Amino acid sequence: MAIISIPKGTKDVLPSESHVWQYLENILRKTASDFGFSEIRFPSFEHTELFLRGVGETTDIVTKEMYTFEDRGGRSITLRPEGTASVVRSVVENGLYAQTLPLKVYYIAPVFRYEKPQAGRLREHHQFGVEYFGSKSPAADAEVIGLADTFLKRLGIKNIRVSINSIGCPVCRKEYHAALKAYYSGHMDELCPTCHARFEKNPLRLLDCKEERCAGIAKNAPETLDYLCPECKAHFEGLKAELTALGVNYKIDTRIVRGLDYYTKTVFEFVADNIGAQSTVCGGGRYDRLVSELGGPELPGLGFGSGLERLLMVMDALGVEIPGRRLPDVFLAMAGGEAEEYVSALCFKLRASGVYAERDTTGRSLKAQMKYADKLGAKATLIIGANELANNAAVLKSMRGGRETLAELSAEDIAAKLPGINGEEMVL
RNA sequence: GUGGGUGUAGCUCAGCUGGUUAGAGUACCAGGUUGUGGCCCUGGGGGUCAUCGGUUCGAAACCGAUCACCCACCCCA
Repeated sequence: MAIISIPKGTKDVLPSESHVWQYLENILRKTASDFGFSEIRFPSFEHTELFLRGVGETTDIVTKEMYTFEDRGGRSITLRPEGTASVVRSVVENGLYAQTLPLKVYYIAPVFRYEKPQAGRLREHHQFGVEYFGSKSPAADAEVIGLADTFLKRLGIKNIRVSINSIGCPVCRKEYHAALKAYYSGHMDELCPTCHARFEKNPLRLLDCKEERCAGIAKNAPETLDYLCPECKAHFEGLKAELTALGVNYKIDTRIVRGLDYYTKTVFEFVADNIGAQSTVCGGGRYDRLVSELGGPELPGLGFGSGLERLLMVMDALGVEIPGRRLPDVFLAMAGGEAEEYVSALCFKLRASGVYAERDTTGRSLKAQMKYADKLGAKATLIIGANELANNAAVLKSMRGGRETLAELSAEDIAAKLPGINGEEMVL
């Protein structure tokens, strides 16, 4: 029979590597919790309409990357391509805006986009995201950026700095767009083909082109920051002051534009320099109109998304040390068939009491059991045969230094003697 | 969607300009005496040489198509 392989752009997390994910997720959860964010969970699919309205009908995500299908009841369903729309939907639907504000939530969830895979880009990837609702203050922006800065440092990702920008509110953005178009219309014949498309579709993206000629033109293009209305300007100044107060190192990058329609005012990105072309490791911003656009009240919000796969790539490239997986505290080897059931029972008791005990169930010889114990990384072994059963005692042997001690054949005595023989505190 | 690269054991890869039973390292299993791991030694299992078609007396090697993976563009996390 031919094997059935994994769908394009998806990945298994194998048993030998899942502890790395757990390590990462624990740090993310702890950091979110330290900053006062509670977890929110929501379904993997939503009504397609949510993303059309939430993410924006003209965005790449909506126009060519969604996993959309009709369910058996004739409803148009979409696998979530990002988390924010779902969170906002839940906030509106459950009336969370009526509770004590601000509302601070986080999630760790898979998201789905029909992409062509490459380094750092998958069809299913996992995002850690936070959303902060109910504050217009730049102090909230700084809190969110500060949280991102903190979890990156805790993961051992130093030397990464947030880039911030403001794309203004609908009022000042309209003016800026006009200025941008006016500037670029004078350079149309010098632009690359994709930029011609951008000029019509999404002029902000013109600033982002990597073509040498386009980049040169972008250099002298008008900057969003010069077109901000007084309110947006004050917000941006406030954010800079807050970040400075927190000691968060930032730089201003006027070419940051995000691909989702809902952003207003603050946008930011943390970009890695060692994982290839897809290098944004965390990106987000403020979305003051999204809640009302999804049928809720006027409720300001902001947040970010961060790709776990990319975080792991950066950590790997940096050689960040990650604690290994748990190793057996003791391996119970048996000599001769008499001990079979006794070993089963003892192993079970040890496990039930919180000791990681292991044994062989495949009929290995004693020697092979010892090799197996070594392969598993067991910290100690106990060999049980007819003699041991008769004496109700067995030798407990360290697999590290080879030290030996006599232990009574009881889960209590073995558990009590393991820390000594292992030369370290047991992890229970 | 566009472009480039690669496809030989579970994993990492050798296989020179086409030549007969396709290799190494590693991993796995078993032995190196009778109840003991790590090192070393010996042996063993495991491959439709991505798939299909073509050239040839002969193809893992050459040609074509397809598929998969990787990388880049686009866009994003």
